[in-house]
Amino acid sequence: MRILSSEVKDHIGQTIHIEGWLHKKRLLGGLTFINVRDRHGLTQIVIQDKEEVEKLRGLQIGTVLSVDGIVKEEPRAPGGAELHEAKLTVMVPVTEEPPIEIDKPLSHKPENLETLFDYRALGLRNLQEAKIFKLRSDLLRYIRDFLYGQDFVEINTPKLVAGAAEGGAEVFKLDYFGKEATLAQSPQLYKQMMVGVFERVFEIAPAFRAELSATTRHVSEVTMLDVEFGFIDGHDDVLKFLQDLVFNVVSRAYEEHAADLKSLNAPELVLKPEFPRYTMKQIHELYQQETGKDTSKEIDLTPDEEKWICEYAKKKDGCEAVFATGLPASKMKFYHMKGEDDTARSADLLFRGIEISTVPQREHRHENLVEQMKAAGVDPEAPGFAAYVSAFKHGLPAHGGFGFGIDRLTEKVIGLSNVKEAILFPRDINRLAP
RNA sequence: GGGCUCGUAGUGAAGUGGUUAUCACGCCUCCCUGUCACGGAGGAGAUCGCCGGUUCAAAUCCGGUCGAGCCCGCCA
Repeated sequence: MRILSSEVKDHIGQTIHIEGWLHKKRLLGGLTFINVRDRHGLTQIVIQDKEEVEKLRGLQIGTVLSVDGIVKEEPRAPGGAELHEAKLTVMVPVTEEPPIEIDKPLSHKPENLETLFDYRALGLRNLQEAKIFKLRSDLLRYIRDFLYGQDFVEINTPKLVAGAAEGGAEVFKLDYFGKEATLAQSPQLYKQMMVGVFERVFEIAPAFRAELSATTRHVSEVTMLDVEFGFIDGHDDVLKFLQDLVFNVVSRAYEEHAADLKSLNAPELVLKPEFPRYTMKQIHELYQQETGKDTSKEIDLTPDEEKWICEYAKKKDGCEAVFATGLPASKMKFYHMKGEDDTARSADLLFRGIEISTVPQREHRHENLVEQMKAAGVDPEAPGFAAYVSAFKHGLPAHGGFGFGIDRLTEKVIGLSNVKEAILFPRDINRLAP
């Protein structure tokens, strides 16, 4: 029976069988150490028999091995135990040397990211690199735990959609049996329709953005968490819900991944259960006071303001997540609800200098919605919208929700400097493979 | 789309006009019984992104081209 690296120490004195990849050889003459990697980590094996060592001659890191040996308690060994009197069996020999190293730190400097992504399949065998994606996996699990705990239903909506989009980002167009289709930039319309069925829904899925952006925070395929729920008592309910979700998920990540986050040089977490709120106008004014730069004519926050307000809230409020409220009505989509004073009932959630979510209340009143659609130049009767509008015609309660960037969340929780580092196989304006 | 910057062994870097292009990691050979980013000795590996120009001489200067990065805009 195969024993995993994490279980070796539970079998002291027993002969066990392990399987994995040759991760490292250290030949010290009469004594050889090898590390075998499996899904839980490394097992150290001590070999004294020259014939066993010879089996590895000419074989490179990545060779798939099975090893039978006796577990010895050994304080000098990592994890306190190692395998002795090992018999090696080569299951998949590898003679090609790896193009990048898997037991040394890999460069994450911006100019070297291309190498990192080109050799992703091998680079992630580096235990340090893999930690990023184990953490990402757990972030998704924590999010699901939280939402299932709040009685949500997980849904899947189409990513191939009719030409008409809900506005905002540029879309990818493609041929669909002779008709034009687009890749979904968001499940917005579908999740709202499902509020009329399940009240509370969420989806974790890719969204496609054809923006010609080349920055450290943009990619053309993003993984979005989309949440939507009904019977809310005002916009504040939605903000509080997102606040609870983020506080719960990020705090849990820092508890359960403390050692990994430290080894990845993640910053200390400065978070409170109540996130500070600032209006866009306040942020523009505070920023001008501090930097002298007048941004009051900007519709949105500038990238520098996003960084600045997070630093400001971290110092002043002891919280590095902050809501920017009072988004101008000119930035409003037709499905958002109007607020007071030329604003939308919408807010941005900023975390560690970047926008990770937009959190609006929706316009759920059928007549108001149709009016707003017409004002935005969207035909409520068009094939892409008729089903959507009918859900409202037949009764949708007050509701709200948010789109939430999983890639940016992972990036910022770890403190990476480029969103692509948090994506297995990133897609941007220059990259379509691997 | 606009601006700026960068392309040198498999990987990461040094080299700003002058003999054989330097270093680290990795790889190969040998030595080494407690390594864990092991150590030591030796070796192989580069038409310096590509094309053209200036010059007695170009990795180095100039022009073009291809590729990449960062910022802005757009966007989430």
